[in-house]
Amino acid sequence: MVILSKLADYGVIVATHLAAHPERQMTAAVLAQETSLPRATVAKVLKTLAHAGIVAGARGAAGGYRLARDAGAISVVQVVAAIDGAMGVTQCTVHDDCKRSQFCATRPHWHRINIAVGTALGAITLAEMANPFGPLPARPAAPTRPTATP
Amino acid sequence: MVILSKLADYGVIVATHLAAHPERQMTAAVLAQETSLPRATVAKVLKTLAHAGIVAGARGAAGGYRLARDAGAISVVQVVAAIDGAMGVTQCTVHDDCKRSQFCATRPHWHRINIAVGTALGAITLAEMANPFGPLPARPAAPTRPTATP
DNA sequence: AGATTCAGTACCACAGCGGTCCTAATTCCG
DNA sequence: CGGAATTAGGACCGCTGTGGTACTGAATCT
Repeated sequence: MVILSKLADYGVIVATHLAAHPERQMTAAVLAQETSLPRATVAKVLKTLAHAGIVAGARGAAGGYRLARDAGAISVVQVVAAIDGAMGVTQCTVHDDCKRSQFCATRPHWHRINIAVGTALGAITLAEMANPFGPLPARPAAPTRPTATP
Repeated sequence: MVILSKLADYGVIVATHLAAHPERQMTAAVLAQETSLPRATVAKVLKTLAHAGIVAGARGAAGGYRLARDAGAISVVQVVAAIDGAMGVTQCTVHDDCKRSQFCATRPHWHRINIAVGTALGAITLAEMANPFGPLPARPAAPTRPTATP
């Protein structure tokens, strides 16, 4: 069971890359290359994120994408929800069309778990995602530059 | 985005129902009726759970299913994992076949979230699921018996 | 022996994901 | 002013896997 869809995963990667370079306005092609992800799909994800107000797109010759808000003001769960839709552990926590909901003993417990998961995803922002320091112990400057291989 | 699949949801409901009546050995048909879930699908889920050692099935005329272990010794995450497979937030946390894993900045953060979700699901046992008291405030005996409508 | 029930497998319809491509709008630069 | 570059917004499509059903065989009790 994988919680995030591939598209949502891509979305977080791309958004994080944008957060890491706040002042660059990057085109979809450049963004795809620097993250070594399929180009067309990155474009699709960016359109979805733009629709949700996470990123802002500028058209024209020198156009590109940038974060619509400050990286510290965008939580991961917002990016994920923009692509995969509202999050919930079970079907009934998202759209309640279950006849069992009246007498379902498991429901209140799912609610608790739901909050726990939502909190875990909502607590971390793109700014924290962008730099790997903080959650990790001391890590000296990595000597191996990865030289993106698409 | 719904985290649990329908099958896994059914599995937890059925396992919880078994936990609520520890000494009854219930057939798949009875179990399906009392949970008001589709009969054939319940049978399928029970077989999967039996394969994983969560429930034990007894064949023959007076056969049926019961929990293989004590309800307090089975966590929800085990039931879910038996049906949906090992849990992980992203693809790379489950089966690591991503070329980006070497230089992926988001990876360590996913690991943290992964643990948080796993803890939330692993902390609660079937015994806790079976009785709705504990997480809820005082609730007097519910007067409305639901008279299962399949 | 016969009825009952689990075990295993095979099968199918359908939704939705992942991915591609094409055609407008929009903006910069020569 | 015209052309190049780039996003916006669709339509489109293959495919995997989920959800659900049905059938056959094995085990167990009466």
